[in-house]
Amino acid sequence: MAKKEFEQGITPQSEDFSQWYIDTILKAEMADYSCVRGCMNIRPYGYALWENMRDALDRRFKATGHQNAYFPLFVPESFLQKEAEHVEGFAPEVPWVTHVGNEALTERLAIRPTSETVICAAYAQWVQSYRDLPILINQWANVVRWEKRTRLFLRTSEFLWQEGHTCHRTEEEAREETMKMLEVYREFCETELAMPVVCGRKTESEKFAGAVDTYCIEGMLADGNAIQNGTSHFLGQNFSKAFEIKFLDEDNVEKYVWQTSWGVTTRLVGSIVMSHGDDAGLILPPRVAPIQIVVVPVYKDRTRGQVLEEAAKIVAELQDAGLRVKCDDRETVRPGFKYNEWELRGVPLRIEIGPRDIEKGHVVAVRRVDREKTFVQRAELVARLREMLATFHGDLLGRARARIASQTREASTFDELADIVETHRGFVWAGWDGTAETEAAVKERTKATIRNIPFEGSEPTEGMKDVVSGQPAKHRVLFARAY
RNA sequence: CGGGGCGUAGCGCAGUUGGCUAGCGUAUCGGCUUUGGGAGCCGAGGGUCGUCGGUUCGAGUCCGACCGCCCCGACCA
Repeated sequence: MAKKEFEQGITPQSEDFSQWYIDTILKAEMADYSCVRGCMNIRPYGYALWENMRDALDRRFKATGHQNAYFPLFVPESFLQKEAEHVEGFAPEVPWVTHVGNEALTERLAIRPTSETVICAAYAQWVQSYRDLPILINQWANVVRWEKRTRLFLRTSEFLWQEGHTCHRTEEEAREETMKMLEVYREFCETELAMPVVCGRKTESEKFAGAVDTYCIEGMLADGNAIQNGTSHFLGQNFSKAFEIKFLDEDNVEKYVWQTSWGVTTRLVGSIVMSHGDDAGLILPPRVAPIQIVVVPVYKDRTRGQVLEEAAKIVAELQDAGLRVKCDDRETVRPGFKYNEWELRGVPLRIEIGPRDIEKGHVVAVRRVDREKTFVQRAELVARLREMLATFHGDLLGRARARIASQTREASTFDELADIVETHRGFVWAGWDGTAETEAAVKERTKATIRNIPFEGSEPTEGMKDVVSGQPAKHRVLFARAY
């Protein structure tokens, strides 16, 4: 256990980033460890953040023509085995239900690690004609993947996610869908979470078990490590052939559908924490923050009534304007304590209101990101705070972008790659001949993997060589250590 | 699952070569004074020392097994 800087405090990032992450999540009351091994309790504050993220995504799914549905938690063993690569990929982490009461089941049931198989079994029944296509469905659900080593939000045995599963008439349409949803994720991460990402294709060894192609959005955290923030898979006809999802096309020929699946998880919460937070705790992106503005009244006995009254008016005004605001009128703690607590919990803006402010007709607004104080006239309160929240979002995004820019380097030799990963972390561009041998060699020596083959910048430069083999590079790719 | 560390009040910790009634800080509760960056004083409550077993006149302390958590590896969103 790392030492705490002071009692009640959290470990500084520079001392131990992992411990900082754990301290922050526990103290901000986003989540804590469950009594159930490998699982966590998502506490109201953390869940409120997830709900806001979920709603923002759900709006985007609906806007792109998708509908929500729900499929069973249990997957009969025979379903799971229909797609060979798929079973093999998930087998080690699947828990099984074998008994009901004392009676053994005739067929054991997997607890879903993902729902491709159960959903495909349903789709096989639903699809007859090209007129039934496309099927554009999303599911919000929990899934279970038994992990050896867990970490709050980033890796727990059970987690929450969203999985989209679509069927299309043509390969082209399915490929378009795969890209469309990847773009939805990218835009969501930037617009709602202030997290810039690098879009690209996964290598053969990193792709989803059962997919033809896997694409991902890759983010970078404050410690320079990479994190996969979302994936979108082109499944081709792998599952439709295994599950007999066939339709009669316009030309009276029976064909297999083309499929996609795509998902993001509660891991994104961890990603937000490690992307924006600092030594004082969380910093939440305003668009999804459960509380965007906290109002702290400051008064003496004599002025208490007046100040509380004014604070209540401010809260009402901001609420009417659709802002998520909370008034911290607790009598048991003093203002300084409240400042620290709400900073720990990452609330983007704090309003301080005291007798002097009331006299002058303004409030004090303080930004979580740099503690900068501004006087805001009461008359322009709503407009100015809206503006400040927007600026705040922009600042977070800008900061994260600057980090990616400064933490992205280029290596032309294996030694250089290893050295950069060791001393700086971050993303490292390097030439790759397309072989799994190179990936394995790099991972062995540096613990870094190919995060993706980015859509932009992956054309090898003139005469570029693979960093390991020295063979001509097929792609210019991004290596990094990842969570 | 391998290597290391830790488990004592809600939280953070101390507890000497085994020895008296298990302590400190903080939080909690009551009272008074306070309130623009983690308030002060006075008083009170709170513990099967992770669990089970063993050694001993006597175990928080020694031994064994198990459980849990954290860190490092292998596997993964």
